[in-house]
Amino acid sequence: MSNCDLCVVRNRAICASLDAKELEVLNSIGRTRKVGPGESLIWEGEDSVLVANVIEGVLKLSTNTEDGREQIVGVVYPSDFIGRPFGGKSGHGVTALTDAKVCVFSRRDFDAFAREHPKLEHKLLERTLGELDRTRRWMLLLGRKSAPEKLASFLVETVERLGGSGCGADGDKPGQHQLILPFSRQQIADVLGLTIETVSRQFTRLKNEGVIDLPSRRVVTILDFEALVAEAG
Amino acid sequence: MSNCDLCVVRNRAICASLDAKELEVLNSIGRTRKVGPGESLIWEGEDSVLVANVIEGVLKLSTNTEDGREQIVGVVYPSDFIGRPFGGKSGHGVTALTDAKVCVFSRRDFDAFAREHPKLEHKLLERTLGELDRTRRWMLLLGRKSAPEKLASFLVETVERLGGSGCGADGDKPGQHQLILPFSRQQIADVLGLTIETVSRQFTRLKNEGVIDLPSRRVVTILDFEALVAEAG
DNA sequence: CGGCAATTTGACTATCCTCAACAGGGGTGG
DNA sequence: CCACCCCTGTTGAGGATAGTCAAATTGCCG
Repeated sequence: MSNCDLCVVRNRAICASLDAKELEVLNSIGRTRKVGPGESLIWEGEDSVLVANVIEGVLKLSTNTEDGREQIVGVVYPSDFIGRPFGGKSGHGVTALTDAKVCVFSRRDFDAFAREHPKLEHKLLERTLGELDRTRRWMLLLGRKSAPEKLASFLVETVERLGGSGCGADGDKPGQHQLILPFSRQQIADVLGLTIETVSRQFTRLKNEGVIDLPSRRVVTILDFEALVAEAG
Repeated sequence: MSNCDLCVVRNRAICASLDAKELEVLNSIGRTRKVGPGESLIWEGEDSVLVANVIEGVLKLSTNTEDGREQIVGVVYPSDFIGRPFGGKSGHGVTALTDAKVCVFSRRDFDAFAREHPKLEHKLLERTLGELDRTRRWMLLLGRKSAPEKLASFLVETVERLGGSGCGADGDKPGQHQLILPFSRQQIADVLGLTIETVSRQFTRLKNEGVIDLPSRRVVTILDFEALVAEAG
């Protein structure tokens, strides 16, 4: 009966803390939902009404200034958790970058369930602590790194996060990776706190230096991973 | 017997989730410790060996690039929690900005205690979620705001965080606040991702515009809070 | 009152942004 | 199937913001 048995993130998401019986209850209050690129699940400033687990795809978390500048403050991949449990407004929007499948819960229901299942809350705590670590590392990039360092860091991190999750990583030669970016140039700029032009120029520079190749818009072949790591600062 | 009864943050820190008996156990595995300005409690990259509650004072969380650039990734105030429970290395150093008093625990002991006390873990989860929200808001500042917006935002947030906690807030006239900054100019620069010179120039500009006054190095009198909010973007 | 560190100020520079034009490529409709 | 078009990305020129380096000043502490 439970879809969860077939769920590909069953053992990596916070659900991994639950036994079969508990999982059935959780399953009964959630439902899966598909979202297409550009479609939002949660809007910035809205009351937090739903939370979710990512099953497939990549989504961005983003905030905007009043005059429309955007900053992407997080990127979530399969098995990641999204939303703001336990009250409050969501400080950022959540929007799909690719076709995505998520397992959504009403925040109210999820909160109640979580409070009765300490193991679930524990998993969520570990995940949140990890996300906070990652976010703080990102602050160093935003505040202190140059444009070349920013793009190099971005590519290194994207290889690491996409690498294990089957979104298009493959190494025939050591230090070589094929990346299919779930980001447009504008979105990369919004992650790095740069403009689209600066991102583009850094891409072509890396290509001219033989560090990467750009077979098409969304594809990056990394020819010299070590050089990227070195340049990431 | 328990020091906790006298603790000024007893009802605001994560300890608020515990009853008298539980608190006594927690108290038995922790001890208070004083740290002076510039003194570190935790170093970046180190294995996480201790966690703590802040009782008094202000501390910074900071990361550095290999070549010595620094970014402050968090500032903690009384009742805040510091350290990285549940394994891992601490991704940032923790250093006192003022004289501070903290209630420290060995991470190992704390982890074990927390796992047995879901209400404590719940409080910690809420606190961590809040900190993540705050951190993400800070990313918008680092990635997308100009120097004038950055300093204005910094002053607004510092008023709000110091305001309630008795560290030197007072309003005789509406919109007027007296701030005693726990930061040097360099530290403000490290929070905002700017240089010390730029921070200084923005301070004098605000002073010349009559938005603030600078009676001495560490003191800022805010004359027109609304103007700051408007400039914060 | 003197010494020292923190901060401010000034002059100059570099990086990144802005604005504008151009190119490429993927999809659609003829 | 091909031509066209539109969107995304690239390239270029010029400018603004913030950084760098250096010197002057201010407080602060003994």
